[in-house]
Amino acid sequence: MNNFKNLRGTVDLLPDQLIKWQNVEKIIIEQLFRASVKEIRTPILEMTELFMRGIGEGTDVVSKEMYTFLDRGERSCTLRPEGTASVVRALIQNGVSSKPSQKLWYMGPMFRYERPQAGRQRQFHQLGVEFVGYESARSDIEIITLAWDILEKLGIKELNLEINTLGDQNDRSNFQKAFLKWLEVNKNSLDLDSQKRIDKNPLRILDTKNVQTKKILEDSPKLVDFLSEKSLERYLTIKDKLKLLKIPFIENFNLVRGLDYYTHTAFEITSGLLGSQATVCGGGRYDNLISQMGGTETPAIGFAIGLERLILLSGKDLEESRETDIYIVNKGLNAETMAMDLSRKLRNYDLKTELDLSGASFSKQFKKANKLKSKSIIVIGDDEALKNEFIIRLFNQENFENMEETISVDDVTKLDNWLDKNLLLKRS
RNA sequence: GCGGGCGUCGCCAAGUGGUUAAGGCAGUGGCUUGUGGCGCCGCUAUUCGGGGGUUCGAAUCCCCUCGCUCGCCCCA
Repeated sequence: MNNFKNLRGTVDLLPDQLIKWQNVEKIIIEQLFRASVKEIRTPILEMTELFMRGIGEGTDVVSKEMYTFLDRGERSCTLRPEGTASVVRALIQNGVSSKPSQKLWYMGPMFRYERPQAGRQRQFHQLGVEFVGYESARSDIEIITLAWDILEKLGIKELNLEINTLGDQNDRSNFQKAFLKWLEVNKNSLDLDSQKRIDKNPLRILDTKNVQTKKILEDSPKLVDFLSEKSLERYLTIKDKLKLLKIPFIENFNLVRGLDYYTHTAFEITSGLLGSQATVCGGGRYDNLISQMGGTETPAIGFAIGLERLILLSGKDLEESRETDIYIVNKGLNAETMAMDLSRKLRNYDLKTELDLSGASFSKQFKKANKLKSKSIIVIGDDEALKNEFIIRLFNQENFENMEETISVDDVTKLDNWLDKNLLLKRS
């Protein structure tokens, strides 16, 4: 077998699977539209520097997971590992300060070079939403509820919302000092991975999965205790409002998330049904990112939903495709021309039609129509073509002796009536 | 990058040293050239992910390699 194969960690989505994808995407996009969130599309490819600066060089994503290569002009390019940096770049480039606040969404492929496993691929898809220019605690709540409602609209159950606050830069550096002191003292009790992180990214030690380290961390300084009054108040408001809106959440002081740009609110939505990669949605506030990247000081908050994981969680009801309404059986030279003509006309209706192109025997074409569970068929042979008419027949599975009718090609009214009576009306 | 499990047809599989590699689904041709569910009869892997070795004999045993998969790390 030396046939070509797809690259590791990439997948082909075949027609049957795409039915579910399309249904899920449709529900999401409609929901975003109703919330007046507008779409933005940015290139999949960006200069490497954008992600190094935006996401942070110390992060795992940047230090070991990027698809980076030199183009023919020797420029270092990277396939985007996430969407926020690109959106921010696009906004700065197009003059964010001159525009009012905006609510944006994007959807598309992202790339991270990791070992694939359940719910993780090298090319995967994200839906992202970014509220740019919004500073109030209410925008945090709005973002969280938006994510929550999308998941609910898709009928996904058994979700856990976890929230935390990382404070502002000042809060965080105060905490970090205290935390580092504590880490020095307790260094030897930590697991090896965590020890390595002390220099590289101490905050991340907080969300270790190592059971022992977790236990020891219970006695470590807590970030909440280092929050300024303003930061704390903001955090309390968010918790209160979530309660009022009846969105269940758990506080997780160890939730720090892997990207450097977060401030204040950080949140994650997980599902126990996903295996070890449990996060469906992750997000948070990034008030400093835009200015860090050269824009004017602009607060912002956003989240990203992993579409593959979303698809795994979505119900079977979204997998069903619409049935064929009319299958057009045709054979013979004149008949074939007439069938093509008729099939084009039928596309002016809200119908799903299929024109048989096989030229096979009538018997075969009927079998095909039956296999497709077509609701009705049109039959055109040379006999009909000669008289400029066609036979249309209901074709459901239970009733075998279906009524059929002969209609002249020019008799639009009669066709309309038949479709109304037998197909169009039935659906509503 | 590191562990565990697994690779027999498009899919699901039986076979665990004896040479014609079961079976089912799907596909396809026919019974039935203009008429559909069911049924019946054909066809569909010179080969068991690939390479090497052991043996009279290998899908079956050994070595290497590739791939898939689950987990660690981290994330969506």
